[in-house]
Amino acid sequence: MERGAIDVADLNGPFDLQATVESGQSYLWNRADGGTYGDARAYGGDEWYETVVDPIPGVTDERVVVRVRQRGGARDGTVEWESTADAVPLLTHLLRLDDDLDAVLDATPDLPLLNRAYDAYEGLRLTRDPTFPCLISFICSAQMRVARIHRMQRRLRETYGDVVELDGEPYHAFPTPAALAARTEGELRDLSLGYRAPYVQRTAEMVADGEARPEEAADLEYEDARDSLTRFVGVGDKVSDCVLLFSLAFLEAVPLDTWIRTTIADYYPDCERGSYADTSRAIRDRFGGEYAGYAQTYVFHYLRSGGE
DNA sequence: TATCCAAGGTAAGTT
DNA sequence: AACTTACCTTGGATA
Repeated sequence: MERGAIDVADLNGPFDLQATVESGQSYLWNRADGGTYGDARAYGGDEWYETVVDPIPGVTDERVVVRVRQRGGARDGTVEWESTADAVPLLTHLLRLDDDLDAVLDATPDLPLLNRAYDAYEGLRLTRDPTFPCLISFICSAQMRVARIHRMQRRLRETYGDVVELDGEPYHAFPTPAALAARTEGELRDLSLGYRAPYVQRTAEMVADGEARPEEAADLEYEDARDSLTRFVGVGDKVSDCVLLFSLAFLEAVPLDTWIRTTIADYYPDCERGSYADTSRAIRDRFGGEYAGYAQTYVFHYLRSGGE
């Protein structure tokens, strides 16, 4: 086992591990105390988070188990890790530790709601989730609460994911496309996926058969990329935007979920334009364009956690 | 205890 | 292209 630590002070801007992992953008981490996302009351403050990551070109050539926790604050704390390999490049990639968060804030419009959200969760960063697990996670997110989406992904991992060890302890990788494609709708319904079960199976089949690769969207212009991902079953504009923002580095994407739609109605009613594409464009401009997705994620987490 | 309702929407069918 | 409606499941609110 390898161990190490990253000083937050060495990053460009603050970092808050819990806010980043539990803000509803990634469902691929387990908290070591077994707590589900959004269960902040039970959070000890420096709990370990654990995940298994399949090879990512340019980041890691092997499947890696990584555990991570943060001690101290969002500006002066330390990020400790244990892993089957050197986890610094991987954590930098997954948690966007290479973003200049102070620069993102500087580029964000001076709007009262955004200011409150940024102040409330200083150090929240976007993620770069592995694409296939991210796609499945957000197909499962339809009409679902954050804690339950997390529970579904955990059950998928524990039921159909490969076991990988770290220091003698077992961890579950996310199921491969082939592993999910081989399941029946009924088997997936048994994991409480409900009507999403056939969507997950058929999308996994498309990826496993090589009919379409979600990663290819990364090479397209933003709105073309959004259209491209909707070819997968169970993926509409909103889920597509989530995958673009949380996995494929389209930081301008603003997923129009129920929270953001309420926000638009309450704070920026002039941005409501009828269609998804037009409303999306309007709120994206209001949130500053290039990093509008950062603003969306702060607002989502802030409102959902009870701010206002 | 029973019933209702909303939860980070999408697909399929209808105008 | 815009507008309905059905869809699994569950935790929390209401009666």
